Amino acid sequence: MPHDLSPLRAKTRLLPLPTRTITRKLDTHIAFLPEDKTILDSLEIRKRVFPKGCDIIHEGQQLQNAYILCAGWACSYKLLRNGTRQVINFYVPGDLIGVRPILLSNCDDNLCAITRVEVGEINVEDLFEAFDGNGRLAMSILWSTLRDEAIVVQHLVDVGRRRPIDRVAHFFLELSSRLSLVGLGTKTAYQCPLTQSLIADALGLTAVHFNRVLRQLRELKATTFHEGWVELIDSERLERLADFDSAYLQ
Amino acid sequence: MPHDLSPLRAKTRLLPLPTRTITRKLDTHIAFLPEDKTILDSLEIRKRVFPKGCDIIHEGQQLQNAYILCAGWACSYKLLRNGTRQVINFYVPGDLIGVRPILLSNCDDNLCAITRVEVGEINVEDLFEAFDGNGRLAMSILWSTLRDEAIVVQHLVDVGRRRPIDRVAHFFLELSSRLSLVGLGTKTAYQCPLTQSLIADALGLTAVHFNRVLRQLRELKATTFHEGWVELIDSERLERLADFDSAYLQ
DNA sequence: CGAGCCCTTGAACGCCGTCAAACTCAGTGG
DNA sequence: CCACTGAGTTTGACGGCGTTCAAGGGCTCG
Repeated sequence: MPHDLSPLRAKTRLLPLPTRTITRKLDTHIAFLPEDKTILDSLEIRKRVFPKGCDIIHEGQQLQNAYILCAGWACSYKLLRNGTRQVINFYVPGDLIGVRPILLSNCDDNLCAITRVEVGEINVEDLFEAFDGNGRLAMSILWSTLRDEAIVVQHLVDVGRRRPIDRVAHFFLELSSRLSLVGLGTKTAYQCPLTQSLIADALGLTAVHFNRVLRQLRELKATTFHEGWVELIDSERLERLADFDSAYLQ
Repeated sequence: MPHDLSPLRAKTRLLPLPTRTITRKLDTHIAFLPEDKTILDSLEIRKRVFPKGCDIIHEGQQLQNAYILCAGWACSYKLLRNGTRQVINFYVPGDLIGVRPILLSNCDDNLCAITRVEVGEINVEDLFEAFDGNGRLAMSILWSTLRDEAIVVQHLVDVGRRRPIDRVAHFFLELSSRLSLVGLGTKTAYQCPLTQSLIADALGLTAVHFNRVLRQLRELKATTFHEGWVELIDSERLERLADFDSAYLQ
């Protein structure tokens, strides 16, 4: 099946290159041919902005768009009837989000903009049409979702079998790696707009206890988290605590 | 790209229909055309048997095969340097396993046969070649991995934000649903060859405490787990405890 | 200036992990 | 046939860690 590259489509407003994050994201681990990139670059992607605190995807909503996160932070979470919340994952620029809710119609995830967020909105039918005749493209999306799954698996290991202090160490190291991969932050510090309560809900702790663990890490001179900045002071110690290996993030 | 249906390939030993579980699995949620099924049915699948306790995939091993589980139970897990183990997921007949370790080369999952296990071994290049010109097939695998991810996400919610008794209730209900979907077990009882220690390692509990929770559930006349059988006595109570909705399993 | 959110710290309770012991049962070998 | 072993289950005692409850401070907004 040939891909629709007709003038009509080509005329639709395409985003300028800096926001063509999707091609960069998917090109990471599958060896794309020039034609693959051409197909991706021809996808219509509309820029959208969500204000801080706004739900991008709301529980149970039927969806026909995926999003590529261009700027800002987001997170996916579930609300439980017992009044608690579990954060599934945080998303940083370059992440592809909303694929699961599209294919899994009964998915009760919420997706929330933590800061002001800029996304590229991708119509799902366009995306899947692009896959149809191109195995490498399909594989790249498969790869991307498997990587997301690997991250969730690590969170499960964190929450299930690591001491709180180790969890927190692991969490900050993971964020550091993910941000480095997209050129945000250095080896020793990065910006992090999350609240302690949000992180606690990701790590299966109470906000109070997370705060106490932070103090421990500060007193160990291992890491600090203050006013939206994370500083990794003693990375070696952190990695020992967390048993951290960034391989699963590539 | 035409699919290789040459006599040479057709002559290779194909499994008889009852073990052609792969077609049934992938046909579940994508509307397959007859030609899709033809392609799948023409895939060479070699039957393999693993004895109880045997590792199907070992940490860090480089893989070129995926497996469709035809009989028996398996589980994926991670070992931590602190000496603990986190079970990621259990697999029952009909489940497709090993896709993540194939694409994610640095995946340190282990996959273990809990009982004697019969699998169909699928060469990954054959599988991906089949995808290449057929979007529905590619999508079906994507769907399958997204469903797996949804299950892991539920486990994360379990471990992160549910009380132990609620976790256990949720766990038994999930297994019940998954087994029912493949015709194993009834609404009120099913066979379950897992040890208490294995389940505890999936739920982020100690074996001792899991055992105590089992007693609670027995005394509540909600469920029993004894000699390899799970009995759901008071499903309504269990569902209330667990806040269970089987939608994520389809 | 008050409201509300976030962070921080203290006090106290109780859940759940640790340690330990006893029991069942299957498998093995004398 | 029985002794021995090891894995799995069950139960008790105990203590510590993390939750809950509560109060106070800093900050941003309206």
